[in-house]
Amino acid sequence: MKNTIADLVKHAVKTLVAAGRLPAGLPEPEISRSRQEGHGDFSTNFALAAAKAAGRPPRTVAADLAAAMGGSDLIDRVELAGPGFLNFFLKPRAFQQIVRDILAQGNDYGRQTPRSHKVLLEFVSANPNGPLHVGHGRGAAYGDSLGRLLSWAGYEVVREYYVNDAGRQMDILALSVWVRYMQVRGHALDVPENGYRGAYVGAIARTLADVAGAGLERAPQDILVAPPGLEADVIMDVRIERLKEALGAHYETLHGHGLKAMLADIRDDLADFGVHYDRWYSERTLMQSGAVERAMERLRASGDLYEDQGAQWFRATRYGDEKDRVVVRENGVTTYFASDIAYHLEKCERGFDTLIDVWGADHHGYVPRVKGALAALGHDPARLEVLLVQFAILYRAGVRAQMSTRSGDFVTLRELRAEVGNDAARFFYVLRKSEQHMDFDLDLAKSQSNDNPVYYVQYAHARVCSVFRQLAERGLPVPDYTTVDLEWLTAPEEWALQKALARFVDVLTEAAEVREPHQIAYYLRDLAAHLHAYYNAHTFLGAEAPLRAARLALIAAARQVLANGLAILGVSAPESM
RNA sequence: GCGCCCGUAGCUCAAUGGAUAGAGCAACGGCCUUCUAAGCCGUUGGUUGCAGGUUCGAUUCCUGCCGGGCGUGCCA
Repeated sequence: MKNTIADLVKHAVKTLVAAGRLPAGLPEPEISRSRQEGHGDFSTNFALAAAKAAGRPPRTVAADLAAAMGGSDLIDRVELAGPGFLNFFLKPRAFQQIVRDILAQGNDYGRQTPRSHKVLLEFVSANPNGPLHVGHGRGAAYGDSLGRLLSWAGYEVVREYYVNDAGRQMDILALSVWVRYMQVRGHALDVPENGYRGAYVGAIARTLADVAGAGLERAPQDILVAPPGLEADVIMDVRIERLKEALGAHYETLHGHGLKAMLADIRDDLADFGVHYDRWYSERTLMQSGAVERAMERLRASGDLYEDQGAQWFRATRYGDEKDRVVVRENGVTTYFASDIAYHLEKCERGFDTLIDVWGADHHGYVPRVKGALAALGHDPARLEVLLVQFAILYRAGVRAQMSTRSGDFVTLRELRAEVGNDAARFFYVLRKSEQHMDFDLDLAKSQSNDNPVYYVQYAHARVCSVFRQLAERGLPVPDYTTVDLEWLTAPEEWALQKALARFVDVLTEAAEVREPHQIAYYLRDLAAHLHAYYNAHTFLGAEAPLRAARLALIAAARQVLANGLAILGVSAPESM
């Protein structure tokens, strides 16, 4: 709808330029939705923006523009206001057409025509060394909603989860599982302080004991050594090395068991949350395929790699990073960053127009080096959009809760979902702008109270469903939406509801553009408010036939847009509550 | 120290550089003989952290302070 108005204004500007009333080369006119009733439905500040270039006062430019607008079957009238705004008042017919479109297109209303723009969306990608916690939940809800939103906006979206199944953190998990396994087998060992201590480690150990029997038992004193004078991290490395030596080929059994168990857990958790991926991309597979070496070779060839202190460094400072970064350690092992370079190179080569990474805000310092690597490899770093999701700070009983995977002291996403429900959790998460720090009040979220805005929106949907159930019970006919006369809709609440419906596509398009699914959530709340106000002010079934038909068409349209909007957020639209 | 994010009503948060900064919760007062009261209507609530600057116009952009979060690994 906004675009339609924009086209009319652009045409008028073109006419004025051709007539010599305005200079050429003016900025594109911008159309915005009026916030206030008295300012019409849309407005443009074009005259204010063009006044200087035109060398005339804004109001005279605006008057010219208004005169050049000509007639339209959408616009009722144009008013010149304030310092030079042009306000457009639309005809009822414009909104009635929206209602008809919604009812005709149903579940697809709002879906934009495909635009042949391929997006690779990577999100969550949490290390598989523990269950997802509520912090990951925010990334999951945001990333998934963004994916759905982009699809609705016409983008071709591929969703990916990058699995960090190589590296030290996974070795630490393996060691932690092994210790618990030994406990299961009757050995009295303590879990190392800097190992993973959560209860899930014990669960993995028990299933490991079931399949491996005594096969992985080794003398603890050979492995859990504690050489004096070494830092905890170094001791951990020594122990991992000892464990690998002691287990030999069986280490893979241990490592693989932990990995498989965690991945399955994460995958199920996300699936239950309504989050699905097209591909789970394994870092180990990437390394084994030689892609990492190939990427390093290309950097070496372009002179972006150098050796220092026995390690290989990527010359990140050449591309705006604050320091150079190690890609191959002194011991010859590539770093996580090296894998990530290869992964992002591979993403580029798969032919996506845009790469979107959703990261936790703690990784923000990582952005320049990845973009730098892409630049070094001859790809435009602007193709990579890194969207940072700020931490959710948890409060339990008014006290800030700790979030540590290591200690196992955290609230899992699964726990949250069980207590709050998927719908409330998703809506709650996505109600905040991603880069906004978020206070997550667990007691409030878990309280199942009416404070949670998701019920407000869902209730609006359920209410309309209820009206249609009553309609059937009273033996009244469902109106034919193709012939219904919407001119009967004249009440202020009806007018307001139609206008709210007309905003949907504009909101969707804009939200996708700026990667902000929260705009959908706020829109839905606003739409629901109009529906509730309407519901309370008028009866639908009690009205005379033609008016009843028109009203039913309107609320049916509202129900449809509520359902479609909720679908974008991955939230259900219940028929009764 | 340096870098990134944030600072808006008592609380949690919105607001493509636009006109009188908005919701929810909390507080207060009304509305169920009628399609679901998980709802509606109304009232109260603000120096947009502070100080400058750019602009016809700044919550929004720039600079400097203040406060909070995160980062600043040959961890991932």
